[in-house]
Amino acid sequence: MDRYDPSVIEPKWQAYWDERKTFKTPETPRSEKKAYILDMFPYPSGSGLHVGHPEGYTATDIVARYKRARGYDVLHPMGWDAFGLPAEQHAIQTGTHPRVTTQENIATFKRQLKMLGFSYDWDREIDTTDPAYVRWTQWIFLELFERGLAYQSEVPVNWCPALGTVLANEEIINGLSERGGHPVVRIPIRQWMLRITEYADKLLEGLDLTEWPSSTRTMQIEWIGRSEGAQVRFETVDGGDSVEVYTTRPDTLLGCTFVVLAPEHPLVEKLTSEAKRAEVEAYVAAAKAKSERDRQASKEKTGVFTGGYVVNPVNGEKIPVYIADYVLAGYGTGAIMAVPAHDQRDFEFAKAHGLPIREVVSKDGNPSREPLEEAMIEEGIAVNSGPYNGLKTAEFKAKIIEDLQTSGKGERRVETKLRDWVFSRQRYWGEPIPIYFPVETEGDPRKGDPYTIDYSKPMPVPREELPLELPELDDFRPGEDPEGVLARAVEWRFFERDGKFYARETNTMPQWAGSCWYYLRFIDPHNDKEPFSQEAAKRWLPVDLYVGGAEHAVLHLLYARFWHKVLYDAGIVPVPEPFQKLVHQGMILGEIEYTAFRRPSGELVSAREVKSTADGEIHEPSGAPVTREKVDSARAKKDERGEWVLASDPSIALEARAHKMSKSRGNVVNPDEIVREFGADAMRVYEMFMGPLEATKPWNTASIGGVRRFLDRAYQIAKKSDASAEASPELLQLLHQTIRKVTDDIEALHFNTAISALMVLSNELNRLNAVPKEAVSIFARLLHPFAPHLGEEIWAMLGHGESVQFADWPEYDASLAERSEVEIPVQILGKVRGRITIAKDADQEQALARAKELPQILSQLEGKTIRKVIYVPGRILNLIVG
RNA sequence: GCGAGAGUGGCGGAAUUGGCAGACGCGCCGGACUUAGGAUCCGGUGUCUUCGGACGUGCGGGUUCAAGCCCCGCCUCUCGCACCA
Repeated sequence: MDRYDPSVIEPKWQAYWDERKTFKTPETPRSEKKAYILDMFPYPSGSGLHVGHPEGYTATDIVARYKRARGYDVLHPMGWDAFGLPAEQHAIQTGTHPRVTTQENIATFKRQLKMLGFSYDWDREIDTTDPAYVRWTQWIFLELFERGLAYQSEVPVNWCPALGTVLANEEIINGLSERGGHPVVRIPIRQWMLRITEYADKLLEGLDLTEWPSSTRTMQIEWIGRSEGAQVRFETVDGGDSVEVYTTRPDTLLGCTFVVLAPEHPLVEKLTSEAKRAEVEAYVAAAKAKSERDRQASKEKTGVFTGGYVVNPVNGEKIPVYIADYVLAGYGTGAIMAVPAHDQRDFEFAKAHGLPIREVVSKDGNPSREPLEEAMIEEGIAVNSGPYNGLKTAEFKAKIIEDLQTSGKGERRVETKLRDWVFSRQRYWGEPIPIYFPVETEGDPRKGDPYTIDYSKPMPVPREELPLELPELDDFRPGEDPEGVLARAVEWRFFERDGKFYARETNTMPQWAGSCWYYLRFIDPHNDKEPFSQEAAKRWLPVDLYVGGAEHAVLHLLYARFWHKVLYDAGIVPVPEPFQKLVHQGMILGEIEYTAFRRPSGELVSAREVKSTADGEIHEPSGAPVTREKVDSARAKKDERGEWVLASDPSIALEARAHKMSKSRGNVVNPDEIVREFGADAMRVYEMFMGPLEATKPWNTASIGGVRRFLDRAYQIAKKSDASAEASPELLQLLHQTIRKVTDDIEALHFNTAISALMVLSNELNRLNAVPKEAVSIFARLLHPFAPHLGEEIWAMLGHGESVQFADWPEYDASLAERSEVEIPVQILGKVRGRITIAKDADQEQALARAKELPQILSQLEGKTIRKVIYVPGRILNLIVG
């Protein structure tokens, strides 16, 4: 072959790898060193791979190939997170079974991944919808159930009867479903819950054991939202009931001037006086009608007085009770003690409703002279607090909790924002929850006879009966029954045993379930005795490198850690944390776009004058709406202020930015087309060359040409390989510097600079008419993790019979990589005036002597004296003159 | 509003962490080879310049012999959170 032709060599090597099983995970340990390198497995959507997928996959593939070359036992698997709504929606619309759609989509994804030459061990492929996998997902659910971590609860959900489904808050607009505009009601539905809150502390502490991005750690910490405080009882004035409040500032108890209940609080009705009843009921009804979102949208402190009073447990003071929707029913106890002097929200409410503000903490221990203008939320020293005066906040907290506990009026309490996990879906395409219930019936419920299911007695499906498979259905539409789609499969749902009828759970698991433990199945994917063996777990866990999108920073990563910790406590996994090092690849945006704005009158307006409002974008001075218009980059230029403007009319500023890829914007890049035009290696190298892995970066198809030219050159270099040619000292040095740079950069996941080092080397090698074979050999081995097909091809051209994957990673010789002589700049007063070439470890005198040989330095020194010499060997010589 | 990250040529980005700003690539300009070029190869390319040099890493200050990097104060963008008591 004369020219580099990826369309020929890429399929050739892919077939070679497949046949030889080049990337098969070693069954028995061959090495002391192991590396479990994992991608977040994809949901195989109908639209196939987009260019964002291969970014992370290429990064892990480079590391996997590099680690194998370094003698590690590498586990690098891939699979499919294949349950999920889109396939079910498709089934509802077309009648095609979700399994069929899913299998087709998987085939497409797999073809595309193979096309890119990733070194997965395909023998370990996982499909979460495979009954052999579902079996163990259900098995783990039973593990949770038996540990009391899975329970049923009536949870208020957004139920849309017309769609027959539960909607997320985001899917509701003004009380109507986003799709279709159907009414949505909040009704309690029986749901399976997982007690993740019980693991809140362990989930927090475990973060310290991992090497994760600090942003992700912070997000998890905030999501869990742990706070320490006290639960305090305020008895009603008649003593019949008490309002429990949660506070993180029990030290401000004496500054409490009112108590506020959430509108949904169970005591609202009891506390409301007759005189206030109508007003309160109206407020409660209005609050209920608003969606969660709308309620949180307004920060205005609305609320009404109930007419009821409670008693301050410390000083016996009578305190009015309000209801307000700034108090959330779902957090703490759904009731607060309001301390307007030291809580901004309470302060605003007090101001709005004319309630007293009593200062009980101050910076210096003296009450303020002026009324507070805003809440003083910081800690300080107690004032106006009787016997507690003078205590520092922390001391006060400890003391008062002790006192409350003694008097039986309160106790210490830890609260989290994290809620228990609603684990059931009223859907078809998910894992059936392996639980059944007793049924009361006179006849046979399968024949339509009346029945009652006793949901209070859940029973686990025996493990030997797993997997509990989904029934075959023709109609996947959600029905009116909130028990879910499966409730219609009566033959599946009901069964008779020992003369009694039982009903299976008809809820299915959420999509998260399969992804909660897939990394555990990969270590032993064909085991039919247990989810995975203990030996495999000891050998491979934890995952050493986990790469995936930041959109999973909280939910997937928190849920998977939760399951992992349960299994750890059960003694089933040997390490406390599943993912040792985590990296999020950045998003790849579409190509940069220049946009002009046009008024309806036809004239263009400057982007500076365009503001986006709720009703769209408008031209601010005139208030007229504007439309966007794409401008070719050739018609745009940058003006003196550094602003992008229309070349033909610089008064018209343009918007210049890259947008997220989306179908509607029409800027989606298809990997198939890129591979067809430039080759898989070029696509891989380009994606790694774009910039740092973690950065968000715009796509630019033109730039792939540069990468392709680099690969072309690499091929030409290989053709010039000459066993009799010898490397010059300069080349030898460059070779060893490149080995060092590429090795260090791969370890640090700095692929963009590793590639640039390879380009520098290739530029040098390409200058030669005969390239020393040893240089080509090193080059091929350094290149192959990035461009594996070409790496193999060049390796074969050098006469090797085995895959380059089995070749040793080149080692660099530090003494060869270092220069003995370096060129350093000579500065006068911090400005570069010349350069000298000098021994790396030359002393100051030598350096100064050499500098004085330079005419441009001498002329600068004329008539001046050197006051100070700063010399950093190998770096700089700076002369301070005066 | 709060939190995190970022801002460097026309563009993507480098810069051993305080030591030559702009590696590498795209684009652009010029040249070679060509019937041809959206192919290939070679050279140039931060801005201004009186060709000595001056200026230059979002803006304004500061520390230092020396600042893209450290400190103080702002601006802009991206992401996350958003009444959590």
